Amino acid sequence: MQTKRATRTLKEKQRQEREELILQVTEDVLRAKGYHETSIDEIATRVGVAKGTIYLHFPSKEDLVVAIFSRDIQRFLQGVDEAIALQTSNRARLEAVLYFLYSGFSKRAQLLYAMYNNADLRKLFTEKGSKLYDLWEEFAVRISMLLDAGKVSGEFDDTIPTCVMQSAFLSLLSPRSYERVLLSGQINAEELVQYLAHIYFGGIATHCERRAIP
Amino acid sequence: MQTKRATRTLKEKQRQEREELILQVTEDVLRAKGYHETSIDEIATRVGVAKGTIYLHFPSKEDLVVAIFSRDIQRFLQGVDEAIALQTSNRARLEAVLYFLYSGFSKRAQLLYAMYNNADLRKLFTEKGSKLYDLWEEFAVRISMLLDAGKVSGEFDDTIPTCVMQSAFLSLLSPRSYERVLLSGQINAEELVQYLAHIYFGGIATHCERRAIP
Amino acid sequence: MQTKRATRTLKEKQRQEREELILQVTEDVLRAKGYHETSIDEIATRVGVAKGTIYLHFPSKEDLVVAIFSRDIQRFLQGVDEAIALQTSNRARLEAVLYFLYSGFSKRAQLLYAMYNNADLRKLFTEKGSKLYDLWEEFAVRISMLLDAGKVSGEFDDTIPTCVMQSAFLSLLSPRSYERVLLSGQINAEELVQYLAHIYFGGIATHCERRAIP
Amino acid sequence: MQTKRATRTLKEKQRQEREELILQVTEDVLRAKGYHETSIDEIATRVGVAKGTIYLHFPSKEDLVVAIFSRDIQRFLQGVDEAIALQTSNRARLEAVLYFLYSGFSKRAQLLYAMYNNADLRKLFTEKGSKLYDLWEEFAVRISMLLDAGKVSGEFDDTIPTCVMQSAFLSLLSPRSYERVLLSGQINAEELVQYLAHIYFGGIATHCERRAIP
DNA sequence: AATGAATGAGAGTTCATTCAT
DNA sequence: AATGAATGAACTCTCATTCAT
Repeated sequence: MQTKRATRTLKEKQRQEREELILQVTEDVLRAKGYHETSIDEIATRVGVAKGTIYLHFPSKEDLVVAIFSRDIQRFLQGVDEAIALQTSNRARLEAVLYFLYSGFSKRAQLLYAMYNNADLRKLFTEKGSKLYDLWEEFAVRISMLLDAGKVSGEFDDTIPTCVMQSAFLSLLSPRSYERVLLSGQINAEELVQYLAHIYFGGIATHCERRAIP
Repeated sequence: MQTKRATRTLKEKQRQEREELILQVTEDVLRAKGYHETSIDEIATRVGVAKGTIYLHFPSKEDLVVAIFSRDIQRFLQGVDEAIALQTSNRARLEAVLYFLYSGFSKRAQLLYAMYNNADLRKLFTEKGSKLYDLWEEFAVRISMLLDAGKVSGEFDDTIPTCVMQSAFLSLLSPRSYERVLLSGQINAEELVQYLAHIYFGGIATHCERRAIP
Repeated sequence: MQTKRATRTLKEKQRQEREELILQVTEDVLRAKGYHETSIDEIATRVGVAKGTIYLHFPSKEDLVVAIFSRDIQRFLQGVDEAIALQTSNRARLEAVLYFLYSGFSKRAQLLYAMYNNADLRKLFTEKGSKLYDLWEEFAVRISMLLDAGKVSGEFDDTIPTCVMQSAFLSLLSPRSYERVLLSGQINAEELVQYLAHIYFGGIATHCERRAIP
Repeated sequence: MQTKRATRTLKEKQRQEREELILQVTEDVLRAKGYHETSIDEIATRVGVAKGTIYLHFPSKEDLVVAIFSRDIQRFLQGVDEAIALQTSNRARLEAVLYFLYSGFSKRAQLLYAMYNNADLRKLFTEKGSKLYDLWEEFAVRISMLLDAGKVSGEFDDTIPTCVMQSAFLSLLSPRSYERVLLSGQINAEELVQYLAHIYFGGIATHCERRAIP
């Protein structure tokens, strides 16, 4: 009995490891090639399993992609929450979000943005009731709340509608635009974040002095 | 003779009208569905012609899409140039670019961004020597030059690298993020632009006072 | 009235000239590219008329090709008849046929053979009742008759079935095989014919002792 | 383990059988209809599989056809070599080649010739570096060598250029011309070969006085 | 009579998905 | 559970033919 349960647990573990590997590989290929240029065949080959095996884990290509984004957004949310928790001011919290995104998470965020902006896949994100829609919304609400809190505390300019501030903030996150900058090597992620924060907060802060850029 | 010439002119006109219609319809479908979900069959049906007719105007699906983007970027560049010419300060010029984009051009720009960010199609834009690459580059350079000029004139903060300022500006243009804001109806394009400019320039201006938001 | 008739005649003449030009051009393209790689579009362009005009002369691509072959075989037959008429012995007559083929007619014959051997087009030649079938048959019969006459006159070996001799003769005509030889430049058409006749008649002539056919 | 290996072997065997079937069917359809009139759809239907299955075995229609020809030429070469090895005189060797071709190989050779003479497909054979070009060349060289050897040994007339003799020999092989003869039923393959050899060698053998070539 | 834009059937090819092993 | 051969719908693109002008 115990052996059986142990076996089951072992198998379950192996199963999860494989699933994780599939997600990982798919993410890489997706980032490199985009959704339609990525074939199940290639994923299977790279993972080292047969095509059919992919379908034992995910009922369709679309589901596989949703699983990746879902996982990524969740991780992102968690990271964001942790980053926020360590800060006291709302500005610092938003800066922490920026920083979290660009340091280490940028690869995933880049994929996320690429797919989010890809009309082919927009339905995945915008169909109400879809898991991704809800998760994304949750993240957007977090930002809104920080902005509103900042307005109340006097940190942010309350003459600007929160929704605009939110959109501008989300725009700044879009890593595609900064790809070239980072790839050029003239600047690293940490510096980039500081500059972006500088630009963003210099604008929305009610007073003028800013943190010095080292 | 005159009849013949007139006929030729008429036919040519009809031809151009149809070509315009194809471009228009494709643009719409592309925006709604993305590149891979858009089939030549659907375009033809929507335009009201046979599949083969599309190929009388464009040698391939890719060429059709490039034609759309090429036209759009060119129009955009032209509009941007006109908008710039009317202004005297570099800040006003960049604001004019923003305004031009959001007032009436947003639909096309949205498509442009969606495709530009789509990994599947990146090659269209990033293959050196491609028409689109050059046009896009031209636009990016315009922005850089305005920023540099503004630094020289003392309008903009010269402690921030131009490339970052450029990327942040281009990010702000990304209309996808503002789609929701505009669609919500709480705010119109003109107001949106003013707020965005406010955010952007509040950050990069060397001094602190800003234009009041009405 | 007379003017009208004259006009009609002139037009008719122009029409025939154009038809001749279409045939000529098609023949060239056909030889260079083969049937399926030749498009009506290309023919029209080369002739310098619109696609539709081709169809005023020939009801279909197939009919156009049949017209070419039909004309060629008829000319060939005529040339063969003339060549035969000048000779007295049956051997000399067959040699004259060979010679006629290779000197000046080889281009057309080459096309003819290429098409005849092309399975895609075989139906054109082998459908009983088709014009081409009949014409081809007529030519084959001419050869047979010369061979039979030669057997009767003692010129040719009557232990070999005429049909085999006929096939072997037709094989020798196949210009495709000799293309390389002629193109190599080591040998010209006239010499080639003499060698081929040498080979062919050396074999079928009665004056030569050979292995007995069991 | 053994089961697994056995399974693999079984599957491999089935795979090869199917591939063989595809080749066989395609060969038949090709002979009957020619390259362009043969569609993958028809092949698939005749084989009794879906269209996609064909592409599991051959990456393109052209590759499929090349595979057929390649296989056929290789088998042909092998058969020719075996036939040659059993003979002592060069004449006997060439006769053996003829015989080998007409007894049982004629169907394939017929296809080969039909395709070889088809301008549409000439590129398959004549593109330098193509597998088919090399194989075909190998065969042609075999014949040349036998002819040259025969000249040296005194069997063949050395006043006739080898290249002409080679072309004439290859012409004789062209089974299209003899199709009618064989199909008429008056004569069988074996007899036909003997007659053809009779014709061919009667001409090139030295023991026979002939007209001098000027 | 001449045009050439329009047609649409049909081609080769791809790939997400299924299912017998 | 894992496989990968098989499927077939859907795709892009071609071109002989038609017909309004």
